[in-house]
Amino acid sequence: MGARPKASQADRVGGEDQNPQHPSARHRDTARSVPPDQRSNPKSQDAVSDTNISTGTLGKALEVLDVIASADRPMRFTDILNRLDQPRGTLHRQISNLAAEGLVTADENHAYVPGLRLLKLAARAWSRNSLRSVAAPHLLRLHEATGETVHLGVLNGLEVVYLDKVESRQTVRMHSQVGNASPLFCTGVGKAMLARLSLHDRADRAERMHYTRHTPSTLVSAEALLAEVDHIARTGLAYDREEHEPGIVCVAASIQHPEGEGVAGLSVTGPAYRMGPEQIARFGELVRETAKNIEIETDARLGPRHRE
Amino acid sequence: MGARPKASQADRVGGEDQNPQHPSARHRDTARSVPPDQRSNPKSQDAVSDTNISTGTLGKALEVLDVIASADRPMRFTDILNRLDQPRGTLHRQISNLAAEGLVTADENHAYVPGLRLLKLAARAWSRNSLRSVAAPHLLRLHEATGETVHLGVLNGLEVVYLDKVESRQTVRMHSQVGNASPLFCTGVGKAMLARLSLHDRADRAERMHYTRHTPSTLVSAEALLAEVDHIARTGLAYDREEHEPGIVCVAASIQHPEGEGVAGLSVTGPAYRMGPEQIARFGELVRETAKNIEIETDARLGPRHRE
DNA sequence: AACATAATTCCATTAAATGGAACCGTGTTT
DNA sequence: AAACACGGTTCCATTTAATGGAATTATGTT
Repeated sequence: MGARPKASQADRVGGEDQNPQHPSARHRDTARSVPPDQRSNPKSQDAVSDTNISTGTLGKALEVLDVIASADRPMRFTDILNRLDQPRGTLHRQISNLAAEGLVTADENHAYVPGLRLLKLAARAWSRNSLRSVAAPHLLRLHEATGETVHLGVLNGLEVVYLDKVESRQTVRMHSQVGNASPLFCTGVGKAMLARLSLHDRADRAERMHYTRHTPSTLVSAEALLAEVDHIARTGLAYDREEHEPGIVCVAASIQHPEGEGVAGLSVTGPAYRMGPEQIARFGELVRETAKNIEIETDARLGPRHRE
Repeated sequence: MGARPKASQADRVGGEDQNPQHPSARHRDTARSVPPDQRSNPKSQDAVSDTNISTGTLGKALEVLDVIASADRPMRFTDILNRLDQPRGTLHRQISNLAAEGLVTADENHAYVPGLRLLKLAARAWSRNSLRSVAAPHLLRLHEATGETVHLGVLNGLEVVYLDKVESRQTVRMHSQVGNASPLFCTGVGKAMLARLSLHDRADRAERMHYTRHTPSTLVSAEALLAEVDHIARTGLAYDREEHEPGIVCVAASIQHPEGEGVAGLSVTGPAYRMGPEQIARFGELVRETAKNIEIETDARLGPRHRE
């Protein structure tokens, strides 16, 4: 690769170094052996910042894709080049491959946008998501009972990724939420999910967040967040009191996936003027109840391999 | 990659083939079965300057991802192995990489499902799609004028991929259409889009389709399809008369992207009992009008790089 | 407990990605 | 209009990382 060793890409296993033990020690230390570089538990990794890890060529391709996808306008070749600091030839081939696979599309002339194949793949991911399909009728019922918007989200690193949404009126931004990610610290679902984690895990994540103030009431420190989450853990209900968007409030509860595979949550969201304290209290009970029901049903559907 | 001359450009545009006779196929010459999924490559007007059809490692990873995504249940390691006929070690690493990148997730134990990252990427692709964002208010107006479901789709190979949908009632399958793909020959949008292509291109695609009968009225031959498309090209309106789903009819019109970047279409769909001949005629005019307006607006927004 | 099957790891081999430099083509400047 | 500059594309020797067969370990079944 070349005369110019770039620290970023040089070593295979960047972050976590390879197993300190000798490779020949493969006998029976399996007790603690979560494979060194392939973490099967989602907690250790996250996110959005620099994602260069040891997934080789695939990881590099996705880095390029991320740049294209997370930009807010079509990117030209040189834009991407500047963003990634990579040799021209290499980047060109990577982009060509992404385009050939339909993951990106060349707009007009030489401007790249995320491609259709992503939509096709995501449609499958969405329709086959077991939590989502189990939850769907529950969400619908909850929406009918409350008349407000209902969200379903899952924990992903330091964010909540929304899996589904039920709202009354089709606005112009229709399914704008599905697949979108929001910070944990300023959303009801996010805080509810945090409350399901171990103390250590909560603190760990709280520490790694970037607290940007969205409204006057946003919690902007790990301490404030952890205190509130602690309270949520006891009551089972989380609130967003215009912490993410002015005028918008919500009540949320968490859902524990079976197998400890993940934590999810759901919420009822609406404008503050329609959701006063008494309304929130009422909705809160419904949310809690719905969450419980979804939990029970997923347990019944996915769980029963253990108790036979 | 290939130490091979790119001599044979003979292969057609379909974009497939991508199988440059792997040199490593001396041991097992398993003709790598390209899945029938015609991959991407929208434009592909005949003799494309056969630029690079081998996407190398990325392509192989996506092959694995496709298997996982297009299955209708979580796949275990061996399932994928049987489907792809690949060495264990290789497949294992590929899956591990996909999992490490979040493109697939290990369900329960060793069962893989498409991952959250796909949703996140697709959300960006969707929200930033220029046609979709331009069309959105038009679709909403059309829905309000007709009271029926409105679809927006784009041409992708032999399929229509739905970009958006506006419907009155939130059913349980809410955004089920977005990102989904349907055949061209049995959908209104599909036939409308075909009518925008050159005669040669129409015939080429019609020839490559697999005509599966969905209902008694499905067109099941290239001849029948081409005849109807020819008629559509003159009238500007396409119909689906219960050809895809019994009891469901639709009227559709096509939209030409600027720059010849692609062809799209939109439709009004509803149950046959609500959409009789006179209703369809009325809706048809609205659809045609809406398509025209979207076309004009995309032209205005995306086109004017030329006149400055 | 013994067996069968699935999943994972190892490592020499080799294909494939890399990246520097040369090459085109289009839009800008003088 | 000619010369230029810049963004994009192609080439090819070098080096990396993907490969795949076999051995090893985990998991589930009789």
